[in-house]
Amino acid sequence: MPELPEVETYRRFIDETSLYQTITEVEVQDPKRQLQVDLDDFRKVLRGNQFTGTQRIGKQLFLLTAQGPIVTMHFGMTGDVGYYRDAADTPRFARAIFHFETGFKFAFIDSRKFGRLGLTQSVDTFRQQKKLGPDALTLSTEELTQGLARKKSAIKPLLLDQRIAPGVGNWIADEVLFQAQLEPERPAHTLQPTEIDRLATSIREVLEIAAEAIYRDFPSHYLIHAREWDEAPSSTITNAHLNCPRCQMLIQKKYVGGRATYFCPNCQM
DNA sequence: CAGATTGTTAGGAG
DNA sequence: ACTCCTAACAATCT
Repeated sequence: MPELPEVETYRRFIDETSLYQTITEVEVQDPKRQLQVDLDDFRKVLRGNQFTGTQRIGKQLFLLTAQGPIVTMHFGMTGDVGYYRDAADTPRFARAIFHFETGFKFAFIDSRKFGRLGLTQSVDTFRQQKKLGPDALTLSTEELTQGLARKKSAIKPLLLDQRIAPGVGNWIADEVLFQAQLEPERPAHTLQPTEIDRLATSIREVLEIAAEAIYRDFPSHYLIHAREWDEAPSSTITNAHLNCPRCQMLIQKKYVGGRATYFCPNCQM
């Protein structure tokens, strides 16, 4: 489930643990699937090299190295990071392991193997190739207006489009639309300037709060509390509902753009 | 245990 | 050539 706030947490974790140690070896469990360059090339670039810093655009992470090439890292749906010394502490589902000469290891953990590792020469080149938009955390109303221009499809799938607002994922998109009081299926081209402004503000606010909050500590007016029942250990009912924190109406669930979408039919228009 | 889940993208339709 | 939409991908958890 890593969305922008978690990837930012991973970035800081790497900054705090894994910089300026010489890499001695790299293991990749399933390079054919998860490594976008040849494994031998990847090793050649990294052995004897060091990580020197990190950058993030949306959910995409970049690990800068002393010798120039940059490791790209995307966490897919289940990616995580780990740092340890003893082989016995190797995290379950460690899919790539970077060994340092200090004896410590950095692990790219990813149970479902949707994450990707690769190399690029520059963050800017990569950004252009992937057509990544301006990071959602600092997305301005003007940038969002530009991104949505002439788009006829439903607003929610557009929020998930990394060319428009990289960093917004499925539950954050629902939260953003709830806070902005916009219906997930509203065609983008019907949004008024004031609504786009509201939307841009909500994107920044939700991401800022998500960056700090532990999941269960989100403000009580947040929709996330209405989707947590789904994952609540005690719940066995699949179509239970919680009430809208704003108007108390039952929160609805439907599929928009093929993704589970929670919304309040009364508050969001 | 069948079904839901998650982000991204290939490919098809229009 | 472009936009839009669906489904596939892996693996786990419920």
